Amino acid sequence: MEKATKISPFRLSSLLRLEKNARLALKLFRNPRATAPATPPKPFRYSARSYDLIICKLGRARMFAEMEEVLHQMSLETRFTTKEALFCHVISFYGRARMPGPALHAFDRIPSFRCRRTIRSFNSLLHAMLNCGELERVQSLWRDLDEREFVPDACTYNVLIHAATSSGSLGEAWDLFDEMRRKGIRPSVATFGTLVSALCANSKLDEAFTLKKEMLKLHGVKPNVYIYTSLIKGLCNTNKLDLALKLKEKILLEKDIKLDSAMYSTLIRALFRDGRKGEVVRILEEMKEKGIKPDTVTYNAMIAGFCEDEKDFDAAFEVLNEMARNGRKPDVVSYNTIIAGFCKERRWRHASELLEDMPRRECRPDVVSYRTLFEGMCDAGAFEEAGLLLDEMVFKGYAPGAVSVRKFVEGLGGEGAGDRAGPALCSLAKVKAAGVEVWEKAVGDSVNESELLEVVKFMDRLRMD
DNA sequence: CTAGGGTTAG
Repeated sequence: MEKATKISPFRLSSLLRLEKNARLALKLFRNPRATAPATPPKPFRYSARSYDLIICKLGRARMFAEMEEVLHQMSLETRFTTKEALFCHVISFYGRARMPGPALHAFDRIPSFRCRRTIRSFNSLLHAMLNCGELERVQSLWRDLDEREFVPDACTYNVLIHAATSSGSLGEAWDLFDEMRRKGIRPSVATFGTLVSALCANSKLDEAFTLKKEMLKLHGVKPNVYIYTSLIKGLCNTNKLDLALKLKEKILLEKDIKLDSAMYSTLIRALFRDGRKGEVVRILEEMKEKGIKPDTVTYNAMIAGFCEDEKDFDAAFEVLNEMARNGRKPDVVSYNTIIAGFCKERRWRHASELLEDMPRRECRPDVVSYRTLFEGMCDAGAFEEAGLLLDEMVFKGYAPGAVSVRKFVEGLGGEGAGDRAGPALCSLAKVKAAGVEVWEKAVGDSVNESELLEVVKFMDRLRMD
């Protein structure tokens, strides 16, 4: 009987690998002996591999409390030491979830697992801060870096260059590029990817194409599909869709470059924008011929096309169905796109319905979902509903965008919205969504005395921040 | 998934 229920550490690893659902995987991990809780325990000897698997599963599922618990359990293990790579993952998970504090904390604790930190985990941390939008943090980490402890590598510079471009400073990016070469660190294809992408995003197509040539001639680095996708997007955004399509044809002839769904997603979005929906079918066929499956982003590009350009919401919903048929789960972008489309057409009730339906569709609305609908309601003059939505989003910890806050406050100032304005302003204050000027304009006669006091208190706090 | 591309919002 015992042999039927006993699971070896090795077997646990394979089971964990197969279990897609993080919650179930955790259950499995915590109770590896399938039955007989009565048979007591010598402690189960978890393998390092099992820890890797469960921690990464939990991190991907953003079950951070559980992930930390398992990390702690692992720290008590003496039979093996943890690889730095696992901490790199953990730091990235926090970065992707925009949790800079925990990311830093994870980095700080690596030595307590008897694991030596290298430039790799430092790079992970740097990148996590970039993902969190903490650009000044990226700067300070870089400034305070002790190069005797961590020797910067190409990856370090790639993150720094990315940070520079995303703060809009191409000049700084080039300085870093020069600096790394002075130090004898060879730029990688990722370095050029970042630079080409930034040039394209700034409509500097000529420079982008020049750099593409130089990377091979001067630096011996071959352009890959990432580089080409940036270039194609750059062409699309400067009204050169036909050139973009030609470039795609040229790449098809290149032996060692494999096109992928990202490149096709770019083209599909651009075709819709140019009113060339008819050609999308051909593109989809081409993908099929090449064995490239549309992914969620590809479908989202079509949804955006149908909503923004074609105003064909039935078709957009049909794409959702198509995704279901092909086993691609619509994500928050899929829904946000439709919500935005409805709002642009002033059909905020439809947008609202969809947002309410998202949980049933197993997708949690995010800050963009709420901001989009909130602004849509304000634009349509539906301030009462906007106020209700505001309460809900504040409750969830989401702040509306600055522009819609202004619209909202101005809208409330209109015909005798007195009773609604006060509570709504308090909500805004709670998430500090409005600047001081907005308050001073807004706090007229529409707020009663106790509410005024509340708002003034919040204003003081705003001033101090 | 230590670094680069593609879809939404601002």
